Amino acid sequence: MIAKVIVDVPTSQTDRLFDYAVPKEWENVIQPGIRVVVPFGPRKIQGFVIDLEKESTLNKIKPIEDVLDVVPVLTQELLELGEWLSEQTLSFKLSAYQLMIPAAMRTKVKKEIVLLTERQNLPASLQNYFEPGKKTLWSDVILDQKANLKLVQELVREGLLEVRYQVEEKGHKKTARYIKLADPNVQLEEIPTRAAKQREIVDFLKESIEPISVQDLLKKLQTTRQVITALVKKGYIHEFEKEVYRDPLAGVQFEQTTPLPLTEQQQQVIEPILDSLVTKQHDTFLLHGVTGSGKTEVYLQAIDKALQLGREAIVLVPEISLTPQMVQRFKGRFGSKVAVLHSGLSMGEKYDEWRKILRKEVEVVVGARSAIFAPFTNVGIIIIDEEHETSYKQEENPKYHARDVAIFRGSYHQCPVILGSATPSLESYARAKKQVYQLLPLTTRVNQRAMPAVEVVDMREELRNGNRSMFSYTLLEMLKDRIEKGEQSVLFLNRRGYSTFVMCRDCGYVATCEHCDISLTYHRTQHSLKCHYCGHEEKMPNTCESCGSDHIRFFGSGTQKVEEELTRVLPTARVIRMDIDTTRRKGSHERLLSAFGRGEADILLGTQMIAKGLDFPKITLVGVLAADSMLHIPDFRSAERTFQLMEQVSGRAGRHDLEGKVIIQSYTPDHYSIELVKSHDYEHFFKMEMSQRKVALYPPYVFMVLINISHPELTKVITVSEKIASFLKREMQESTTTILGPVASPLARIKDRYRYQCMIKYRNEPRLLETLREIQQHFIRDMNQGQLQVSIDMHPYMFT
DNA sequence: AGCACGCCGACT
DNA sequence: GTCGGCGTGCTC
Repeated sequence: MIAKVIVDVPTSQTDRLFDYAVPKEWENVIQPGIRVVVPFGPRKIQGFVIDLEKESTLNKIKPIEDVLDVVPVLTQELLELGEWLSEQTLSFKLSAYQLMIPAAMRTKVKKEIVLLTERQNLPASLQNYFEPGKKTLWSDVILDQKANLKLVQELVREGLLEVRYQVEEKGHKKTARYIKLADPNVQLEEIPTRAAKQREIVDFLKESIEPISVQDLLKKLQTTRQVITALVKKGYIHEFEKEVYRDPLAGVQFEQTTPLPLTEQQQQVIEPILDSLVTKQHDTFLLHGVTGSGKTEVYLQAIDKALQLGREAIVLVPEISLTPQMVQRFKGRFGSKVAVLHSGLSMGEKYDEWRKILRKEVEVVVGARSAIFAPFTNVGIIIIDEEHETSYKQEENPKYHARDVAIFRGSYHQCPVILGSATPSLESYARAKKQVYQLLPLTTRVNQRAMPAVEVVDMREELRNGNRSMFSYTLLEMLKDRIEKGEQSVLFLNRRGYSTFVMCRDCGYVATCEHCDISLTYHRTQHSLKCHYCGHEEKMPNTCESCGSDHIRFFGSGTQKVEEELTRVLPTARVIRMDIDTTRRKGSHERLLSAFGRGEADILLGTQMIAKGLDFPKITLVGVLAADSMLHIPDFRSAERTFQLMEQVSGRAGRHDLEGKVIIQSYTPDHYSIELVKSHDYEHFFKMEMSQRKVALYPPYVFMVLINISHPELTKVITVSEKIASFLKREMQESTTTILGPVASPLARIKDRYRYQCMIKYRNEPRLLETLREIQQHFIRDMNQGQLQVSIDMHPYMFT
């Protein structure tokens, strides 16, 4: 029996199956999806068993050395999915499989030197590195003193030393000491009356069914370790190690909720979903529901049905909206059947949540993008909430989109996939219109409240009227009004595309990074200038580097600056600021939000992170300070993003009894992406935007591929880019496919590397993946030893 | 990725 | 003559 193995070496040369002999004793143990340790060249590494076969075509086959899992960590489905994913994203199979297991299970290989003789037999210079009973790390010996390498090599040859490779997982299972009665029928009378505490413990253990950890017992019975030790010594109880889960939500109480009665509309949209659940049909639904229309309740009841049918559910939520409020709703309905996976958890916590899924201890997983790979085997429903969110696309290799993976899995399990959004992506909505997805509209809010009134303020007009501050008269008046009434306001500053750069007022010189073609950002806390791309940091200059003038000013407005301005114009206002700076510490996000929820501030000022999930009854005003900052980013989706964001932010106001109002400040108030927020008219926006996309030939009218080429030398980048572009032009169908470029990337240099890009727009190109593989293959050499990077992004979202 | 093999320059 | 630089190619 031989095993086909993908080894843990992420290079294109090793991106294929390797054959290993399965030792006789392990023939029933080793199955596809299990991780093993295999010899690879002179070392040992981890590998995934993909397949088993009777025999190999090769004659020199090494045996599998060790087995890392008892149960396969990748199901047959996930093995197939990984194969498909690596094909679709042009990445290594290994990288696809590594996506599917928690980081804690990835292994590192330790290289150690073992002493096979007495220390005295070694040359004096090496003796100090070896201590009896201790392991010696290769790196300790060699990195210390370069000359050691030769010495060690010789000693290995002579048989005095040996080099060993130790494959270790990064994470560990957490264990705790547990105790149980040695004999469950033990008589209490056997224990002397004077040993009151011992009796108490035995009595307690007799009553309890589950074993209890030593820690918990000590706390519960208010006693000490000695008592237990005594009982163990006498043989009444046994002590043992038991694996425990790290519970990120320990101590949090979840209020049990029951299904709410559905509105007529909700009833209408849930029926087709339940239908395809029951008949085991793979349908993709686009649930288009305005904010507050009760999408989540539809999800919950659909999941409930799936669980009743004995099947599992995967729910994806964008990282930033994976707030305690959201988790609460799922935990509240399904209790301990839910596993939660997001980046806020420690590596160990993620590991534990993941193993709950593998062991079938949960039936629902709620998580960010990578939760789509949850190792369930009987998936009944997959839900992607806020499906338009760009965070569902991974920007690193493998550059996959969770939506595509969801549909793969939905088709595998013949189950429904629900994409939910108030502002669907153009791609999804277009597919729904073409009946590829089934459109399910929810047009009214559950509580029958109207959507908040939106007023767009023309900031050019304000300027003409002599208002040079960042707050319009209207917004300022409204803010004052809310403070007087004791109601709350949210101020939203979209900083993407904007930053606080530094410019000389005399000569116009802008401080830029010396390694990247981008302006430096001023950081007030350290009074320094930082580059957002490479992390380069320099002191804030006092005079202009170019002309020596001391008229240096900060431009752009960060939240800090808005906050200062706010306290100047509204001195009585209590403001909570939420941005990367104030939420860096773990848990501070929740702390600030709950403080605001308790009414400890009048105004919540923040960036993107407050656009989602915020739901407090006293918020009656939402202000957007610079609506068009996103609109001018050179990206064909900028209008779509602007509309989505404005709608999202508007949804924060007046969700409960009090009526809400939204003020949007803009320098381009007539642009349809801003104008149409007033009427909350998605359909209209869709039509407008689609006609733009049609003219300029952008998705959903075409598919796109972005090829990014970078190298420290500009000439090299240009020659490679041109080669790629002309190759593509030769290979692709001229009539329906367009090759754009090569052109310099919007960010033409990052970390001293010049960047060029080529773009492919196509409708139907059967040979596309094959051709792209050829390009990858062709430049392998330059990529391995040279500094060349060629990255290919199918269906890109980021064009920098 | 690592590591060995192998072919050219500067040294005890 | 050798030591060691890193280009090339292989790992079941």
